[in-house]
Amino acid sequence: MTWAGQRTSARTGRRAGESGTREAILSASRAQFAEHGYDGATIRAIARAAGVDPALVHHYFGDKESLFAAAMKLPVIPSEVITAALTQGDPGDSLGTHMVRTALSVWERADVRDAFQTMLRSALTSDHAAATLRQFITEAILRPLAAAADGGEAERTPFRASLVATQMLGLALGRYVLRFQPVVTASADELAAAVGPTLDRYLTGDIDGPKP
Amino acid sequence: MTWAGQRTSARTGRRAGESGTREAILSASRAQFAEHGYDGATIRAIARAAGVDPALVHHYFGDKESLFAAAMKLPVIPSEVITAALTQGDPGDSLGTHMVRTALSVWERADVRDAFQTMLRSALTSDHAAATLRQFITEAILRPLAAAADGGEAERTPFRASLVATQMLGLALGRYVLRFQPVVTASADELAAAVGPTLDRYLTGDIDGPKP
DNA sequence: AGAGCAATTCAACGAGCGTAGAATTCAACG
DNA sequence: CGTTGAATTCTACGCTCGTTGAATTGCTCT
Repeated sequence: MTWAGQRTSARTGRRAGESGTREAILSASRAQFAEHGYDGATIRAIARAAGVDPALVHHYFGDKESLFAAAMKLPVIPSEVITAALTQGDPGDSLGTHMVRTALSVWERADVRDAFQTMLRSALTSDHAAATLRQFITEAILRPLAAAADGGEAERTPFRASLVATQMLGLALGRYVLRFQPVVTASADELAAAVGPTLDRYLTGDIDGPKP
Repeated sequence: MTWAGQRTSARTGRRAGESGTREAILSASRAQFAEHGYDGATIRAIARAAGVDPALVHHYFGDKESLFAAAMKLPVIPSEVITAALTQGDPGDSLGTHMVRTALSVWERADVRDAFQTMLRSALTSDHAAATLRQFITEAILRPLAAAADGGEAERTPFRASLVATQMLGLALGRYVLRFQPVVTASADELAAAVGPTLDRYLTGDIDGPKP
């Protein structure tokens, strides 16, 4: 009885070869967090997607919050990317047009899109995640943006930068999350031509109406 | 034993007078759905906020989905409001400026803001709610908008209308959900002056870039 | 006064969740 | 070959959730 046929059902215990399980869990958690938000994503579903026992998730990363932090660690595009996108403009493109083009190409990267959707979805459900996203927008986007928006009066630059943020957020929301037409199928060139001048005006144009 | 002192602890059973419990549950559910989205809001929390047993929620409305439908029934602002807002423009205001002003004043209404946040929060978490919101945007917003956007070529009007939608969504998202400064504290006049011309250009202006 | 119905709560079910600890298998190193 | 430690699964606890059925109380009508 004690020895009997283990050959077929040897399930528990260590596997042969390099398994890369840790990265599988990380990748699965990114997808799940992006799809369902922090609360909606379950450790059990993540483990199921990674083909792994839920307890293993616990073994590698501590609790759910630590896993979330680990999953968001890489894809957090640092502000240097944004700053670089602002500084090196292609000739013929205005600053706003170039920003739209750069943002669209960055958003097409799967990991970035996942991270973005995760942040948005989580932010709209939990207050903690909302604060995180707000801080990220403020520090990583609004600040370098404000540096580029020198419309003369320095005290209006936060307002100018936040206007840009609203347009970019709405664009990302419509194209990647809500997915309504024809924003989804429009080409990057179309969107850049349409939205770019808006950003230009927000950054350096007249935003005070007809009567000064 | 059987009769003993009920006087102090008479808790179960019908209450005296008109209780208005049904509406209390509805109101509480609207607030909870707005705050936490469909999945995040729990029937138990709704009942707790209404000062009521969870089973009573079930007694009035069937299951959770029916309660959600009932809660969203009233606050769905019909498209006639949007159409009216588009037709009657104050003199001196452009169409886009007037749209921003109207939208902001409508969004200030508590029930509308709750419904809007509920839709957004739920849409970003569950696919079903996302489809609902997408349809609502398409039918109730993009369609009357497309009627107002006659920029000459009729085939571009969907694109024009959806550009308007991205800007308005982003504005609402920043001001009411993510709440980042200074969009939150800006006055309606400031926002109308800043964003209105964007909508004007999206609706009737040149959106094809410098090289035709 | 009594019957019937509406409002309300209590107690409990089954499921899914996050988490914890023990048990098992394999690789690596002595 | 024996020991040690990492990888993996199993089992289980306690919690919250949506939902259900029975019990209790009060209003209303005859």
